[in-house]
Amino acid sequence: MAQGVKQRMVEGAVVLLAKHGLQATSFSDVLALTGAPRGSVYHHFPEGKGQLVASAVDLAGGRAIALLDELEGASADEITRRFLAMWRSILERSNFGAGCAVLAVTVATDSPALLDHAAIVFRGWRQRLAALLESGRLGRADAAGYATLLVAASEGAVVLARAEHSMEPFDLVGDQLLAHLKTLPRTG
Amino acid sequence: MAQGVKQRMVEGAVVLLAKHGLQATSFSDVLALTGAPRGSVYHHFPEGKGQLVASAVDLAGGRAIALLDELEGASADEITRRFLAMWRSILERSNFGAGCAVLAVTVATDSPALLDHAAIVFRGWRQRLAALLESGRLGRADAAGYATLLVAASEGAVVLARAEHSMEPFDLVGDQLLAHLKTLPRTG
DNA sequence: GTCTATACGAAGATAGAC
DNA sequence: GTCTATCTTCGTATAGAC
Repeated sequence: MAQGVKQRMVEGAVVLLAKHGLQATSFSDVLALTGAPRGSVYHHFPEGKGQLVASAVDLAGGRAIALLDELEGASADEITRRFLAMWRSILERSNFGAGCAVLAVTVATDSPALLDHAAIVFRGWRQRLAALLESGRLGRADAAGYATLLVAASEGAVVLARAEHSMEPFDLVGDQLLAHLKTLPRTG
Repeated sequence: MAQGVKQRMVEGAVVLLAKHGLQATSFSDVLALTGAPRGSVYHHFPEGKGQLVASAVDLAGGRAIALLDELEGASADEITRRFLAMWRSILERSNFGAGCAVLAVTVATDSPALLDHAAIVFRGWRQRLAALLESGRLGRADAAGYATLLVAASEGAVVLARAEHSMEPFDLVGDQLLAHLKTLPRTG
């Protein structure tokens, strides 16, 4: 199945980007991980590595959005907990070896095209979270601000946890976010 | 001056790591930036690139600590603003082209030794900030939690700003941090 | 669609002259 | 301490057979 090979390669790229970063994710690594045939590389990605990475960024972004789509109607507290749980799961399953593929690309690329894909993903997360939080009875400005804090703090907390090989900084950040959220006024 | 060349190379490595990431920072780049002689590389860094990068991480960590040392006796609000201003300055002076060298290394290395240097830096920032915040009349637990949130949210905000080529996410995060800080009880 | 073989460049690292 | 030259490895990318 042609589509299957391409899809598996993009999924593998997400994993490797999250673990090892942009430059350390080579075609050879992706092929070794996915078992895809070497001949498929420039068949499926004629524009080369940039195209593969762009697809991986988009996929990683879409997966988080899919998770958020399940949170329609949830409370702001529940939304925060579920978003944090997503990152926690990545840290735990990889024993602190993996983080956010989109962040890894952002800090290691000079390509405006790739930066653009990353920007669209981050803005998408912030906007989707803000919309959910508004439904969760936060005011519009608070929802936008807190959504951005949630994304930024989560990303940073994942990095701290990876460096320190410990959940401690991540948990401290989660506690602070939930405490802050409690102080924001509710609408309705 | 022998010490001068080595120092310049480490300083150059900090800049390049913050801009382009770990793998995209080569000896050639460092030499081109600093004008250091090629023959100095393995004279000053006999263990190779890992040693240069470790020194750069340590230097970047120490610089932030030096900045924090100037904040003895400041209010928690002032400490927050100054820490944020440090990151803002990096974003502005580089036109969103640079971020945190320590973060860049953390998400792109597999070396336990380098991860260790990064962990020591992050823990140092968190602890120094927590101590300052305690002097700034936050309770011990709040100081530790808020210090970690400040580091994590700043790091994440810098990444979002770089991706989106905009200060908007960074400023939203800063506003939320200051708003949260206002709600934390004061001691004394 | 998939394969092998290979061109091409860049990077880290070493050797040995000065 | 610094230099040039070179070795080796590995990455992206291409060419052309099957």
